[in-house]
Amino acid sequence: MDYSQRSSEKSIIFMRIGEVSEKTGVSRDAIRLYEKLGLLNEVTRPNPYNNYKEYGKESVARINMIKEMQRIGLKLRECKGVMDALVNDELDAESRKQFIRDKIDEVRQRIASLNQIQSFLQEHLDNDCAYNSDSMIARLKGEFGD
Amino acid sequence: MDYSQRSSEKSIIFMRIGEVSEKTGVSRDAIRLYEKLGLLNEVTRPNPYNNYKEYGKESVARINMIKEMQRIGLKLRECKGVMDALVNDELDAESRKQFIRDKIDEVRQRIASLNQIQSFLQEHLDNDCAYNSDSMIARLKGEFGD
DNA sequence: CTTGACCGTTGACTATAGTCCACGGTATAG
DNA sequence: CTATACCGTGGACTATAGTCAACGGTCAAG
Repeated sequence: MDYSQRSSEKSIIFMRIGEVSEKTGVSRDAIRLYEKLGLLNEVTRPNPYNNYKEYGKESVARINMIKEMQRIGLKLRECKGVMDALVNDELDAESRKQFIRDKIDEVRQRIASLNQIQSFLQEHLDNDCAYNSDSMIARLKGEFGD
Repeated sequence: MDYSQRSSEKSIIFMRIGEVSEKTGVSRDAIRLYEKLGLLNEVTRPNPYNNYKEYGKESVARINMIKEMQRIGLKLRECKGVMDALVNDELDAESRKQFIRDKIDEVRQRIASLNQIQSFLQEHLDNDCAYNSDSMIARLKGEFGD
C-alpha cells in the first residue's frame, strides 16, 4: 500500500499535492486554486518525467497562513498582497515596509471591531440576555449607532 | 428640492429606505437583501397607501451591527444567528445565553488569530522586512506550521 | 497487465453578497 | 401636467471561493 513515496522524517524536500492537502486540511482543488491565483510561489511546473507538481514546506506554511488570514475576513487577493509584500524582491524595501505597516493597521482596526462586538455580547450576557426592544436599540445604538 | 419628507430631529419614527441607506452607507439593494434574509425584523410590509416600506431606528442599528460583524468575516446567515439570539423570544433564555457564549468564544478565537498575524507582521517589520527564504519559512512555520 | 490510488487540466456547477436594470407606481416642484 | 427623484419587485449579472466530474496519465502491488 505504500504506493506513494511520502516524504518521511528528514531530508525530503518535495511533496505532492495530496500530502500538502493532508498536512493543511485544505482540499486539492483549493490548493490548485491558490496556486493559480499566485499565492504559492514555490510550486514547480509539472515534472516532465511524471507530470506531477512538487510542493515545498513553504507551501504548507503559506496555506496555513492563508487559513488564518481568511478567518479574519481577508480575501485571497488580499492574502496574496500580504504574501507578495513579505517576499517580493521587485518591490523596494520601503514599499514593502509601508505595505506591512498598512496591514498591521488594518489588523488593529479589526481587533478593535472584535473587541467592540465582544464587549457588546458580553454585556448582553452579563445582563442575563434580557431583551427589551428599547434597551436593545439603545445598546445597539451605543455600540453601532451613528 | 425637499421632495422627501425626511425624518427631522425628533418625534419621527419611520424612515424610508433611502434615508436608511444614507444613514448607514449601505445601498438600497443591500438593505433589501438583508431584509429578505430576515436580518431586519422591524420593517413594515409596504404601506398599502403608497406602497412604501417603513424602517425604524432599530434597522439602522442592525445594519451598523451587520457591517461590523461582516468586517470580522461573519456571513449574513451568521449575523442573522446573532440577531436572532439577541432578540428571538421563541428561544428559551438558556439557549440564547448559550448561543451568545458560543459567539463570544468565536470572537475570542478570532482575536487570537488576529494577534498571531499582527505579531507576525510586526516582527517582520521590526526585522526590517528582510526577506530570506529560509528564515521566512522558519517564521511562517513558527506561526502557522503544524 | 490490470487494479487502485494518486496526479493535472478543463469546464461546469454552487453559494454568498451583492449590483444593475427595467418595469411601473408615488409624490412634489414648477 | 410634467419632470424628477424617489419607491417596490423581479430577474439578470458579477466576483469570490471554492466543489465536482470527466478525461487521461502515473505508478506500485499483485
